[in-house]
Amino acid sequence: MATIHDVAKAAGVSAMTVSNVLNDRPHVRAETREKVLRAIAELDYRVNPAARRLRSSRTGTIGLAVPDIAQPYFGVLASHVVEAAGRRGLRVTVEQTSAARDRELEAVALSRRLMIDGLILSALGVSVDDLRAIDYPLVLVGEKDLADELPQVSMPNEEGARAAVAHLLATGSRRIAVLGGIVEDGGMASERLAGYRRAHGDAGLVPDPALAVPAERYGIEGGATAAAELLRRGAPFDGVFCMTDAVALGALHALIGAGLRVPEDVQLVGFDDVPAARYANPAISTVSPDHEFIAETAVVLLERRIAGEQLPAPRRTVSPFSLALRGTTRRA
Amino acid sequence: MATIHDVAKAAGVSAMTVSNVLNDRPHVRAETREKVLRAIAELDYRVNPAARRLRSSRTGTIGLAVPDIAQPYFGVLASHVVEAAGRRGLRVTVEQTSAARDRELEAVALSRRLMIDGLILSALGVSVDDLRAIDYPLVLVGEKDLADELPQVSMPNEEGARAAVAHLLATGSRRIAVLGGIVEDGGMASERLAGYRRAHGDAGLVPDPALAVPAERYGIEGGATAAAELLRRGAPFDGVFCMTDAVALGALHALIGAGLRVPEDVQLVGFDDVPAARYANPAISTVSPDHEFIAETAVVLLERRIAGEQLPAPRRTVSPFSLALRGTTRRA
DNA sequence: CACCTCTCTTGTATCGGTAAAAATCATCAT
DNA sequence: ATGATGATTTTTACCGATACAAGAGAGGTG
Repeated sequence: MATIHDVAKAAGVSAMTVSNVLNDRPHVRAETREKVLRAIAELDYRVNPAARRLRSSRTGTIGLAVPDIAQPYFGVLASHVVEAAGRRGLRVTVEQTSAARDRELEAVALSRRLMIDGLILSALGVSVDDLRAIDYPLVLVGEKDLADELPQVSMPNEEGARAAVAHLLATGSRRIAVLGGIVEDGGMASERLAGYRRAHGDAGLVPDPALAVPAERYGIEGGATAAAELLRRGAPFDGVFCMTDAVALGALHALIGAGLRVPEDVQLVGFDDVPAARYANPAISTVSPDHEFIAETAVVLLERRIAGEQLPAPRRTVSPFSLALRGTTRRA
Repeated sequence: MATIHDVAKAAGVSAMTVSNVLNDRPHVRAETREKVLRAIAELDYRVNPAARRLRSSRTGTIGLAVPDIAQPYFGVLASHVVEAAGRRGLRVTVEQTSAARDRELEAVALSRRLMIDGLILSALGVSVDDLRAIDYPLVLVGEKDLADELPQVSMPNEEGARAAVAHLLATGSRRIAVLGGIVEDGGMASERLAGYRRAHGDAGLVPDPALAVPAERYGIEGGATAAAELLRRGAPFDGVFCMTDAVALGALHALIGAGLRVPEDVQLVGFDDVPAARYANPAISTVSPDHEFIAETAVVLLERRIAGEQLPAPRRTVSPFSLALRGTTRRA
């Protein structure tokens, strides 16, 4: 495979000039550039990222660390990130963290040494303290609010949850369960829960704590389990707000399995708008954030940080959203 | 960040000896190894993959090229590949090809230059001819049968489809539609279709061609569209074999939306066993290949190829499978 | 015409590892 | 004691790119 020196020889210039052309540096005569480009095309030359990285940093690869790429939401996110990065000539390496703090930290630590220029981290386990010291291009997506310290693109957690629950209330539900939150310090769940509470507050209602059922994970299994637990408790309910669509999918399955009619007996809404939600039976109504916006914004922010730019406050960007009303809710 | 030379100095040996320790090469005295390891730990030294790659190839990163990681099956596959690779100290870079031949070829071509030691390719678009000349560690997964040329880990396409359709026949279906195949040269669809035909043949039946509805993609949308088309045709049917679970999810939605009862009026089976299938309503019966086996095998094969080993024939490894019988089929 | 400036181009050193060959050392047979 | 043998370690060079500093031309100026 051709090296920069082969190109230089073919074009009758020095390797450095080829490098200058490759990196769009000024002070290269148009005619020289032409010659070089022709030689590059002729030899089908590609830069060797290892060599470039060794000398200058910059590999053209970014990292994406998510809890589990098999989960629909992260698959969708990853897909958009890969595409957005691709449009900018970047490739993406995926890490899976299982939402565990140490694995998230490991991903961050490794990145510094890895062939990676920066990292997009879907942070669930780490805390602000863990990340404060990181001197490394890092952009957070979704989940926890750590935006005081680092640039972050997040979901419209509170606002979206509020809108969803408000819709349930507007269509007649009065006892609305909330499923799937591991409610803790400033996490996604607590923000969505805040939206749930605010919707109630706005309507002059106070939700029954017996209707809040946490779940280990935000996955389908967790949703099914949480719904089963809700049924077991025996507290009456006529609406369910699920922290994620995956939870909603599992919960819907469990509720229908228990003989409840959705949406006649129980309305249900999810959050995330993954493809499967649209094709559930009935189709799941959900908060639909703009996944492409999130991915695109995260990549752009990361690119700017890699370029050394200090991002101006406010550092938190919230995705726009819409309410996708489908078969698990009644018409207003 | 510490370099190999810092470690060498700290341990009082040469850089080369440190390198020998790092790479588990023979002829290093136990005592020396100790000293070096202590120095490594003390300085928290990590090899710089760029430098290693530049000199010797080997980056510790492999590529995974799939059509679209947002599709549940590929998300599951990617998740297992990332884990299997992680167990061996390898990282994974994901490419998306949209199942397009040129993007698949691009992924292969790039790999050679990328910071990647080898590539696992989920080939849909490329042909044997495209890949014949590739002199590069490459392992194929699923889909097309190209195993004459390259090592491949594939789904139990024909056998699984046969078993699934045989079950439909055994439980009373007589007019079984097949949804979602882009039937072409030796592709996955034609293998699964062969299984469908063989099940019919074994039962002394001949399937009605009017019941075969192709689909552009194997996604959820494609399944919904294909099912709609099937209904439009008006040919009676009492069973549906879907090429993938994604197709099954979409089809199930469309069929139920049209007022059919599943499984009473129509039985339905999918293929892949993605998580969402289990939690559909009713839960989708499906052919369940061993995803972990596929990922693990692909990574192991790739690792051996990277090590320079010539893999012995037979080069095609087929995943074991089971039939996951759930709510969309009747009891035998 | 000498001298300066500005643009364009090129040597040289270097990033952090590893391959290959050479050097050192301990052990042992002669 | 001498050379041979094999184990262990070091020296040297280089992978392919880029940073930096310095060189070469072209045009302008006094």
